[in-house]
Amino acid sequence: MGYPFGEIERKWQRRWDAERVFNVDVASTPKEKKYYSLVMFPYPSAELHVGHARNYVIGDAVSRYKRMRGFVVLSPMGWDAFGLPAENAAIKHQIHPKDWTLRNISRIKSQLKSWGIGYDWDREITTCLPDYYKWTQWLFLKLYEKGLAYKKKAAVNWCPSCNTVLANEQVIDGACERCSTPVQQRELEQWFFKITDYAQRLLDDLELLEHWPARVKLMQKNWIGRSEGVEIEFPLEGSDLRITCFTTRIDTIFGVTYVVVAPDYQYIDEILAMSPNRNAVREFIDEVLRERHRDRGAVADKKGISTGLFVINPVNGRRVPLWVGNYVVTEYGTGAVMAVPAHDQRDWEFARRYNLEIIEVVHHDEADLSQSAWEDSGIMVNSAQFNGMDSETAKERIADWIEENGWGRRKVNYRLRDWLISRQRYWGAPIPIIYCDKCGIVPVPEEDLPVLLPDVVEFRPTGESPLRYVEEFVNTTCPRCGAPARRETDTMDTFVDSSWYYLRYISPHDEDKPFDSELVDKWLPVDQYIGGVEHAILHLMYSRFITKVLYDLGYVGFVEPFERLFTQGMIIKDGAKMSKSKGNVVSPDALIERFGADTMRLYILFIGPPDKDAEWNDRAVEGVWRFLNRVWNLLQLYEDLGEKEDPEVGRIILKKVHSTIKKVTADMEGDFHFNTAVSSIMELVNLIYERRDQGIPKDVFMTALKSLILLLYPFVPHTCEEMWERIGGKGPLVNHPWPEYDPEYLKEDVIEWVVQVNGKVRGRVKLPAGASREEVETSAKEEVKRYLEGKEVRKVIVVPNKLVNLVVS
RNA sequence: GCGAGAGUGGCGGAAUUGGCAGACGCGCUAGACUUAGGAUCUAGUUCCGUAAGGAGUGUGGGUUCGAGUCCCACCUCUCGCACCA
Repeated sequence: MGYPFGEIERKWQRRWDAERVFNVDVASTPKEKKYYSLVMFPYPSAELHVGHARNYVIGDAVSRYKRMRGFVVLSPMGWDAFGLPAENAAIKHQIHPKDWTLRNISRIKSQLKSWGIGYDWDREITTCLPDYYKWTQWLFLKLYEKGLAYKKKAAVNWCPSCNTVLANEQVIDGACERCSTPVQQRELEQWFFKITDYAQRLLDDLELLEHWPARVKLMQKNWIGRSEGVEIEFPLEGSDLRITCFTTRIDTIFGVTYVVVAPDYQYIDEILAMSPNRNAVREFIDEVLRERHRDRGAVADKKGISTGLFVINPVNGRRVPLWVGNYVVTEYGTGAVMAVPAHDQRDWEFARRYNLEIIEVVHHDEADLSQSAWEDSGIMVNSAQFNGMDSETAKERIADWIEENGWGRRKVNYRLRDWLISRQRYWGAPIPIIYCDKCGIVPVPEEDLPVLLPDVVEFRPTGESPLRYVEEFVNTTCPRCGAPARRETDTMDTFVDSSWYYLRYISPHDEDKPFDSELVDKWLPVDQYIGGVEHAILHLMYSRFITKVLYDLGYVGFVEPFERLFTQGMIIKDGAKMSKSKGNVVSPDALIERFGADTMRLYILFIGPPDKDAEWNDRAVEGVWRFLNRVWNLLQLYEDLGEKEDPEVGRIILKKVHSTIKKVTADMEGDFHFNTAVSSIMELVNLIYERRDQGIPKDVFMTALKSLILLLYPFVPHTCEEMWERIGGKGPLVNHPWPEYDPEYLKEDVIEWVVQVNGKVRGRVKLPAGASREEVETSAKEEVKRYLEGKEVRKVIVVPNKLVNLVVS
């Protein structure tokens, strides 16, 4: 039943393909006409569900709309094809990751085509193929040359049961996501990208991103975590060692009553060696480290132990005890904290527990140090020459004074860590590095790229890269001295692959270079990037970083890759995110079978504000299906129009047509309010049905129908193409201009005024447009006179062409 | 704990940014057409009330002729970060 969507959709998908409607000649496009519309490319695991579909449907609606606005729209698609799931599937199903991945790609590609998403498939890229990862390796070499890729020992998550390294995302509450064994930390030599060198620019340039959601920018800002403070050195009594502490509250320096270091502090061994109660301290440290592994980040009670040693506060020579505490972390600052219990809640709690002194140095009348620390500003006390000063001023003066005396220095700290890109895994781009006994670390020369990922490999999870066991891969010769050498066997994090793919789309088949700088400068930044908010931090931060590096190296002429960012919400089913394991996945293919791709597309756009999560409702899909049938049946309705033509009805319809064009255009240009755009189109269709027997003039009906088809086109392209053709138009409609509204039709000649008495609606009056204030007042009073009896009208408020409010007493 | 966002019918959600609360859709009710209806069409559908009318946008206060919208306090939920010194 219903309109013949199956035939129609196949027909037009073939036409679009055959006529190469979505293929773009990037070289000949003038810069001012280009529009780069990009959706985050998928990781090809199994099939796409309707939650994924939302991304592509929104992207397609935007692309088609921009086309109709006269832009040359580049909308490419590719595959983020390296990564763990392929490897896990390989281990589980005895299938090569490459075969598994390529099979999924072909499946997903046919899904996307069946939904009528228009891509320039000539530009398809696949990150796991050598013609792509060759250039990911090139990127690594460029970072290495620039000193932005380096190697150091770092802790990794290790599952002793699976015998493998885990990514942070695979660690759930301190345990392995697969077998729930508590995760351990292991020290391994790892490659890093020095993203911290770019911390300040990544922070500053957030200001350039006017068209990014504020939320995403804020998440990035917090992730970068800049804080300004002072580093100050506390000499350890009886030693040359100085304990350096970072603080943002140097104004409280006179209130320091102890110094506390992390259990894995860099000089912990030296401290232990000197400590009179070293056995107890060592025991404490072991215990805390064990707990940390077990609870991984869980907030425990603050506890600590005194080392029995003392450090000297340089500003007043005061001797304060040195403690080890579980609430200090090595990863931030220096791993040592100057504790001021009076003005830091954590130190306060710790001091109370261990009876350490609490000295007030910033006074405020509301402070009650017997209850909690006072962390706000105030007036300096107990602080020598700074007494009486406002603490904010004192912060600067004390910092100056400390710098003058050489006790410390101002310092900016970031929370952002360097990007660990090594993976002890098979299914990734090999890191193009060779180790030579004589020459040390030698980068693979550019002309030797790609370093091919060997095909036949044992995927034994050992915690070491499987590549380590492939002798023909490992054994090579040093490119510098020709002596026998070994290859790096780690592969790169897949986020490296996806940090530059948007550049590759511009010249995807170039064998000589990763991308064409001239064309890339014409086509980028991406005009509209669309994807899930789950990438708000990592992918988007890495892409911004890589773009800035390439800018510094002179390869691109812009510092930010994505001009506008839109993050769409998730689609929820039965209150939960769709996933195979929960069994709540809605397959688009089954829907298409019953209702066609256009119904699925329209429902996804109608489901709610696209940036918000939305609950899937099978029944509501049927509502959209009914609507599309009503639209389709307008063709027949037109044929069945009688002879009667009422110009007044025509006027009403035309007014609605133009107000609908205005509304839909505003929704498309604004924050993509597809849901309200669709409902306004529904209103237009409803109006035509309501008035169908009242003498809609034929020409008006046809005008309405044409506008309707054009407005719906970005959402339901197949149906619209077919209807357009059936009323004698010529497709494909992407090339047809978007309709414009004529304000002339929106003018009212009769205005309905709302009449309020004391703010409550009591009636309404219709008056010709341009009625004078007196006329409006008089009619309004007449309309609601029964509410005015015995009362005095004290004030009359008139909102032009809208409302009259009579204030009575 | 900190930061951000959100609370509107039975449900998803609208509301030109201070001016008719509940558009549009789902669901529901009644009816029409039908051998049939989980198809289609028509009418209705915030709540209380037979009605006139009254109440109503998480709670309490405030500003205003007028508040879903602005201000203050609080409650709940979602997301992000989390002993960041």
